[in-house]
Amino acid sequence: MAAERYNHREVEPKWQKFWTESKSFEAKEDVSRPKYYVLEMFPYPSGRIHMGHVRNYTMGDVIARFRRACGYNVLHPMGWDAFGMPAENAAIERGVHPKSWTYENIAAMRKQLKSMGLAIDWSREFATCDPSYYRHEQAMFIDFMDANLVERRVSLVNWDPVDQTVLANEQVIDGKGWRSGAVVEKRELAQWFLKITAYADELLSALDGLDKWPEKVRLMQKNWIGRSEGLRFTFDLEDAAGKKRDQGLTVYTTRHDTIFGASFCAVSADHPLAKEIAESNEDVATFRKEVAALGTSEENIERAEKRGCALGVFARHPFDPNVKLPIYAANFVLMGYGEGAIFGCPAHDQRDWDFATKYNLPILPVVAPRGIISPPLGDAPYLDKDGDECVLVNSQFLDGMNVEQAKAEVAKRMKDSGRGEVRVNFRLRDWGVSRQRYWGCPIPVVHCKDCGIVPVPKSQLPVELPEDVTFDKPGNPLLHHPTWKHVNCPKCNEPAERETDTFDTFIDSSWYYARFASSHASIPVDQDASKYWLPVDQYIGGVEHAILHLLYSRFYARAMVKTGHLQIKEPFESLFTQGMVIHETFRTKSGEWVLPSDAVTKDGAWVHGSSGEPLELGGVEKMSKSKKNVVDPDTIIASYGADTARWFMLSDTPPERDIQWTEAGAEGSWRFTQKIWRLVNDIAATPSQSVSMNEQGLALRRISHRTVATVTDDLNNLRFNRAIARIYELANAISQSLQSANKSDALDGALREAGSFLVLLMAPMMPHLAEECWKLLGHKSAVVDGNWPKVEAGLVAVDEVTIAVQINGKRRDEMTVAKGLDRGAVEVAALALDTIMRQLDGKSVKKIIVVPDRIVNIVCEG
RNA sequence: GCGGGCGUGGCGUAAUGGUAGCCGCAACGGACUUAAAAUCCGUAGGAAGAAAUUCCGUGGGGGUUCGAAUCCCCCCGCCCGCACCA
Repeated sequence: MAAERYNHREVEPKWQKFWTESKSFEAKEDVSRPKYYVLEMFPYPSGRIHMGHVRNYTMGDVIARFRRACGYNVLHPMGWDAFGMPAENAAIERGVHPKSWTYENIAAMRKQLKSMGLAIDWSREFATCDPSYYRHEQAMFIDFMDANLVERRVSLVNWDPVDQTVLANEQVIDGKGWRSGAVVEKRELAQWFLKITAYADELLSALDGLDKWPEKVRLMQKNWIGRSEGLRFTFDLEDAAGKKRDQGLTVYTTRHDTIFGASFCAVSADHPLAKEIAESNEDVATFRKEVAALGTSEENIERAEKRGCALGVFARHPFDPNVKLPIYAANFVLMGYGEGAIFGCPAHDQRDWDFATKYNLPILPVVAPRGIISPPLGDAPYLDKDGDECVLVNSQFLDGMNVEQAKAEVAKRMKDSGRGEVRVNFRLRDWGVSRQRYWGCPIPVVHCKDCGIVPVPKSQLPVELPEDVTFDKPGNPLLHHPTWKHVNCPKCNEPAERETDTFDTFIDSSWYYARFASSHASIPVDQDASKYWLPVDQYIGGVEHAILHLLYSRFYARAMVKTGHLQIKEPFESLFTQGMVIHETFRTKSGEWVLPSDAVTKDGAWVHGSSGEPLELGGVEKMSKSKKNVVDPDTIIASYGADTARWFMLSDTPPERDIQWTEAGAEGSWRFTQKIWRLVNDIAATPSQSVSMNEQGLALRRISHRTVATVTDDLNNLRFNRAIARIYELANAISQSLQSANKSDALDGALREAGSFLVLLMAPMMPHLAEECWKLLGHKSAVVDGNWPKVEAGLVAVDEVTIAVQINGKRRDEMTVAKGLDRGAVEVAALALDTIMRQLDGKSVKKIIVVPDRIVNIVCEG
């Protein structure tokens, strides 16, 4: 009976080889079966997988294997988000070419992922830096141009003067370039934009249909899109002498009801009016420079005091010729939102209040609680505005109206006078996709001095990246390349220049899921394949992509539909955002981080294993190299096996929460693999296939079948931790039965069934162990080709229930009765219990609540 | 500032209106062993009690209900997202 210890080092590679050779996971379109497309967010090939990858891909793998066992035709692909700056940094710092760096990393990580035993269709693998991928990206960009989804325009960007490149906002830290440390400048550059704002309304309203997305993510997208309904209107302007200017000032507001409370106007420092006046006004010019110098970091913007500079021009109040509002350039007005100009109503807006207080501007209350004539202004603005509880005052024809009515009236009068109209505004900006980088997809256009911008003809795609580039000087290597950019215009054939910017890598990841449907097609997406496989049924990834990647992908799907490449409404039917992997950190008294493996307990305190130096706990944090609390998946897989790592990642903690890696927990998972191996060995050694059944065997069968039912339900709902708790219970029940004193043929039959179920249920989580156990139980077929166990209704049905008996809501006793026993009988039985009679002690029963099969509550006095 | 989430044994957690603490980790006692590991059996929220049993207990306070970890209101604490968006 004594089984050999389960040896994952032999077993895991053996079954991986088997799955590969039998092409177990290669997916083919098959209309006769329901399809299921499960996808985890594909990795950036940094060089090594980390525990976060292990968790992410394990979850997806469990779903893929489970759905497959349930009869679905499953697509579970893998690829590489392979363009981006780390590859260029490696080139600059270590002299390796981005291409070789990337493909070597891919090879290393592919090997690691394969060692996890993932049920992936590797035949569909691609990297976004493959010309065979990005050629289609280029072709679609040209389609997008034709469909009027692309714009080239000048915009303000973060410019790193040392590295000579544009930086994303995230790459600007405290106003300095994250790599060079140089103070970032704002520059106006011609950039390519995708018109995501054209879909702002649609992207917002369609969120309601994404009922299988986390509420949190939908909310984040909603806030990001930031729809607001307001009024855009134009003030007439006059100069200091009272002379009317030709140009008016157009502003945007959502509080047009407060127009009679206006005491000033403010424009962004970058507003055309401010620029114009700066030409003849030193103060304004200086102010503009100061605002520009403030930098772009959020921290600076947040801390900056509200400041302004009078422009010396005035706005005429649209409804009151006696009122003239001074106009300021102000640092808190954003050029990118609305019109870059506002009117200020200090009595009812915090920012306007701050500004008016500083510059001694009038504060005119115009909204007050109903019935109160003098609005309650202490040292703060009055911000209530909803409902009928507050009304307009001091506002001529608006007096007495509530806020909504006043807005409608102002909007009507503005419209009638041709001064303005109601307008919906979005916070969402168009997507700037130009990057002055080498390692990205070349933007397939040519600049011709005669023909202007000319798309590269599709027959000439892909526009491939040149390989002979150098990284010895700052800036874009494509720009410095001696010949690459010099081409003839595709239209007039005269000398012209290629676009040297490349795409934002978020474009690459915005449609990769669709490419997986037909990875090798000669067009971006094969129609039959995409109609069969798309949308993705289950998408899994980190919540850090809640906005950018997921919003871009939703937009891209719509753009691809418009250009005839796709026929779906949304790319990801169901979204799951998993938590991070966290780990304890340790540090010395001087604050240096120490590897957890170097920390040992001595006399109840943590000390450094070799030096003996005392250590303090630094808190449980996301695994990061800087805090030295990373655990290398290779090490774990080598010592415990992939199954153990997978099992641990799913145990105990709900998948959406952060999971703490602990050595003890990993050992616990490892012990469980050994326990299963022992149990299955013992079961395999039982002789009988008997169908006879005794009481004990029946009890075990009930447990087996109920476990199948609950685990199935849990896996359908991604409740891996609960499924695992139930599998532990089944294993414990098997263990009990095996040690039972009165073992019999009858019990052996139930044991064999329980063992088979145990193996099949844990197979999605621990696939290698499952195959080995399955074979040991004498099965000829592989688990991967088999079916999910079926429950027998009769064994899952309950005929007796234990119900609690309460007195006044407190549990006093319990009793076991036949399922479905009627109320009257339950009442009688409950009142007859010794404990209950004693507790009631002659008190009069007021009423009895009976919840069938659950609980009896006897309500009595006292 | 605005929006969202969370708070349960020593720890991760389960129970989403119906017996609070399933399952796991750590711990303790015992068996086996020359010994250790592994394994197996057992104990385990707090308090009182020899025990039966009783009382208390899901961050704090209040409410709804026959019954609340769960629903509602207020407060405290922690976490996340957005942030001068007019």
